[in-house]
Amino acid sequence: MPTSDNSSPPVYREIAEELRSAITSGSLADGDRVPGENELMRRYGVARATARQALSLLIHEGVVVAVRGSGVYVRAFRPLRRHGPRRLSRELWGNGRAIWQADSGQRTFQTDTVEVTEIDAPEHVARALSLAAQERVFKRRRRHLLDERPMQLAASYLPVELATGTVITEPDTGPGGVYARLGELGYGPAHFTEEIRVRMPTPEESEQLHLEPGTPVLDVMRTALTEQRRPVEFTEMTLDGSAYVLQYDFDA
Amino acid sequence: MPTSDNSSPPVYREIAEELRSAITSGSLADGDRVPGENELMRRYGVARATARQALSLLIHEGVVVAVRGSGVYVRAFRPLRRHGPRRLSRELWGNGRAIWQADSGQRTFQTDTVEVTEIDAPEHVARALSLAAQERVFKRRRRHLLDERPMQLAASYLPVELATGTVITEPDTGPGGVYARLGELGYGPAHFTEEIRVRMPTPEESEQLHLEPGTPVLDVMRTALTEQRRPVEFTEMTLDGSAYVLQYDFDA
DNA sequence: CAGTGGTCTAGACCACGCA
DNA sequence: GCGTGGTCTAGACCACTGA
Repeated sequence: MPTSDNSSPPVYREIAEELRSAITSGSLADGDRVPGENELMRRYGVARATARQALSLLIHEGVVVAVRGSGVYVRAFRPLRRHGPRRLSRELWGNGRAIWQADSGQRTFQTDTVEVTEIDAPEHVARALSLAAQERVFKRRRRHLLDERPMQLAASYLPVELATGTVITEPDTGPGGVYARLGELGYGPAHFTEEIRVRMPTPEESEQLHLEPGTPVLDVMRTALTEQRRPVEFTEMTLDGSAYVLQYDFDA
Repeated sequence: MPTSDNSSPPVYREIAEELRSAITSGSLADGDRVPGENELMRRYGVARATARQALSLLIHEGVVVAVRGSGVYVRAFRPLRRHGPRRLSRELWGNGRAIWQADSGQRTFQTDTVEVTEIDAPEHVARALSLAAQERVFKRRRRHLLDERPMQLAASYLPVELATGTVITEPDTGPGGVYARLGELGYGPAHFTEEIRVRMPTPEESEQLHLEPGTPVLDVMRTALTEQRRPVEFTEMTLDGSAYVLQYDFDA
């Protein structure tokens, strides 16, 4: 019985390993078809569940995608580049020093489901904006699409006393967006702090971002501060991890 | 037969959903035991494979961990904070504005498996350092531990002509590390650029970082440049995604 | 309509933990 | 030594793709 004798990996891991190295070695390229369940059953003489387990491993590692009724395919990574401090990055940019090649060319950006509400500040938002717990804030929620594909969910929060009665409470905030409007009100952001963490998505996020299994998301939390370091806006973004490379440039 | 009638989710997803909401609602707290396979079989009247599939989903989402011979438990998230431009961040720091609380207090950092070799520059390294392909570079490989726990794999690359004959080629580079030594040689880093992406780990990385299933990793690629914007060092780091929060501060 | 992946059942043996 | 999760088999029906 080939369960697993002493200290040798289980069968499904060995099958996965062979497929994985075929992919990393390049003998299977991006988009290529990978041997499916039936093929693996034949080739290795295993039950269907075992073949599926091997494929499941690769799917959860994000190296392949399964398409119902069609087959299993090698997955590509073609990210969009997101700059932190953009102004600084351009000068560094021309030298061809990028590690991951980002998609370029003309692409269409869209934003859908803009929604503005006034709510009690959640605890972490109150902390970020230096507000008392439960103080009222405006919340602006939206989803960003690139070439029709959703890649980012975002929600911004602003203290009510800054936003009330301004265009900030409207879905469309006009040229330059919220930051430009804050500037006109004398609260122009001068400093930013961003916190990044990684995790696997919730099922809701998977659905809204059309994520393949095995795709992590990035949480980016940005606080915008005035020259006097008063926090005026807080944004939490959830990014499709397979769609982004984040770039930050700074000085010693 | 409850396979899945029109447009209702499969059984294992519904089981997972119930467990997930018990966790997010707080009725199951960090470290609490989650109903295991046998319990789910009884409670929902499903086969073992179906109960396992539900748990597998949660495991791959990173919300629970399975411990062989013991049970399934709610997973905690206690990150370490990693600052990009540290100097700037300190002033922002005291205000209690952090979104995720980072572990503080005395913790022990260690580095093991330091390994220095001279190799042909891989393609992406050559690009980062503005070298011709295959030029020789020194590679410094290491693993960083926090409280005995591995959390980061790192490899740095330096052009041979900068490092040859210096302490940079030794395992221990002395106080201030490689950057201090580069400074003494007249190549002190003044600018940095970091590129970040997310992905699921390879099995080797899972093993070296002791990663639970459902834990993504962060790839951080940093290039250090002199005042004249000459690239002098390139570092690629792979971080345990469950162990880190990255922080970047910058000005408008 | 043949082939693919998705869900589900019923059963087996194993390695490990913990009391 | 019982209960836990880990691996594996054999077989069923389903939903979907694509020629």
